[in-house]
Amino acid sequence: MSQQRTGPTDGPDFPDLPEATVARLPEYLRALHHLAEDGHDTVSSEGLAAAAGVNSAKLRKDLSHLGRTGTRGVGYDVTLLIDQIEQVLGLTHRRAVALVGVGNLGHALAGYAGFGTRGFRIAALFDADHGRVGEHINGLVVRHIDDLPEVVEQESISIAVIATPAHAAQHVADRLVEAGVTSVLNFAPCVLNVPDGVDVRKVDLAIELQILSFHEHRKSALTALPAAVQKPGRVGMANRLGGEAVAT
Amino acid sequence: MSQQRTGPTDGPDFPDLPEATVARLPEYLRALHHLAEDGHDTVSSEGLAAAAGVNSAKLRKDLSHLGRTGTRGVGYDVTLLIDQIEQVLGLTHRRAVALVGVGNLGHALAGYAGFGTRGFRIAALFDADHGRVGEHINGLVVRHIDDLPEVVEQESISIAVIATPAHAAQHVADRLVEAGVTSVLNFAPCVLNVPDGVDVRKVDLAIELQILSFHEHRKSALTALPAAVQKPGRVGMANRLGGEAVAT
DNA sequence: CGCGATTTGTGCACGGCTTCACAAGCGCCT
DNA sequence: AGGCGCTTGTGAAGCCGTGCACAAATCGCG
Repeated sequence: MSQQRTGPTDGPDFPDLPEATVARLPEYLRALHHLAEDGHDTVSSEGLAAAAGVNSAKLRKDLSHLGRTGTRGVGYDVTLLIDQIEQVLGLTHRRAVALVGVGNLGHALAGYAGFGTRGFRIAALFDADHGRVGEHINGLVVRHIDDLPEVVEQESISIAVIATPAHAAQHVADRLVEAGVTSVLNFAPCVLNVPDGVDVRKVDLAIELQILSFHEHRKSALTALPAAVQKPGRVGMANRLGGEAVAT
Repeated sequence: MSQQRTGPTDGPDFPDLPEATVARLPEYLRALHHLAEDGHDTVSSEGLAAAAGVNSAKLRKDLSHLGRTGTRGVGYDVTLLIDQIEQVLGLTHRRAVALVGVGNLGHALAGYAGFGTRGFRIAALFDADHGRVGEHINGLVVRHIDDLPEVVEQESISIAVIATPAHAAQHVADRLVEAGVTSVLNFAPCVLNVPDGVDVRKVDLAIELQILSFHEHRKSALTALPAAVQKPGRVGMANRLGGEAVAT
């Protein structure tokens, strides 16, 4: 419960956004950075929606939750919108992240440049295996998990990534919570039980593949079934009125 | 009872599972395997729901889409349910997966044991860098991406994982589709354009962290001050959790 | 200075998903 | 054998998210 410093300028003023909107804002942010690099200073909702892979009306509704952001007849100011989204997402400062589990996947995550360029800083690496403690990875030294409380306090870490085997993940999560971490990104294939107030997001590679497998299964079943299903379409349910053919 | 059912009987087999259900079935499957290892032969919806981290009513409705699966008063037969879910997900045979991009993350994925134990087999590794072609990883040799069509055909690959840098991902996706791949799991932080009939799922580590960052930001704002919202009410829409009772 | 082209912001309707609550079914115990 | 407790399966209601369609707003230009 260490009270973080509350900056004077970055006040706690933002509406409560729909969860679906929050999940899409990072995608908009990435697309906006890309547009900014290409020299665009403004972008229309249509253009940004295409770059982010969503419907333009959805994008406008999402952005409308942030307050007045666009200019009618013109579009959105790219840099201004970047600032607004980053502020809403709490990316005004580089957040420190702890990574627990320096195995196969943990190694890769520790070396992943995408963290550093998108608002995060891997501040510490942990492992339970004393044989790995002391190893240097990407300029960081692996510490033992017993040092969690000390390092979390010292580095003001509130987010942690779990990349341990499944059987260790719950134990690690308990110790993380105990040390003061309040957000966890879990790569272990298991359900984590955490107290209220702690957020957990899960990434399970096998689950993603199994979902794809279902669709593969369905697709192959369709080609075996009735006549005239050779058309590859019929996946989206977006267009009910406009029978618009896909341009190729 | 003669209640209204879903009138139009356009259900050949079970092609129409709700997408949300499909996304949860793998989690149930994993929990069931865990229960089976622990010696359980039956499980109640309450128990399985707890193991999978969902609501029990939701779980029952999900499973009801698979047909008669449980026994009232008893619960679900674990092994039977495993078989049914695996069949629906198309996991009756081990699906061959291609992995493109043997960099930092690709290396880790190639060595991830979770694929092998949960219905998949990494059948081929690819990279565009000739310096990496020929390298042996986990018993597989890295091949050049030009060999895609040949290997995809030979190994009957329909699912591919993209673990390349973002700037190469679209090109790789195009070549995968061209070679006959119809499902893609994309780890590159970019939007992929693919024709109809091809499924894409995306995993972006930075986006997951940014979503957590938002909630961290919100939490710290809540603990910062319980009263005295200094900004004038520029709230656009309904603020149903009435924080407006601030009288000073 | 006003008009038209353009684009945002949003009201509205629709469909999907979630949750509650309960009847129907099943096995066990007396 | 029959009732009783337990659990599934599911109607029904509410909520959330999506996408259409259009009014409001802004800029550029004649």
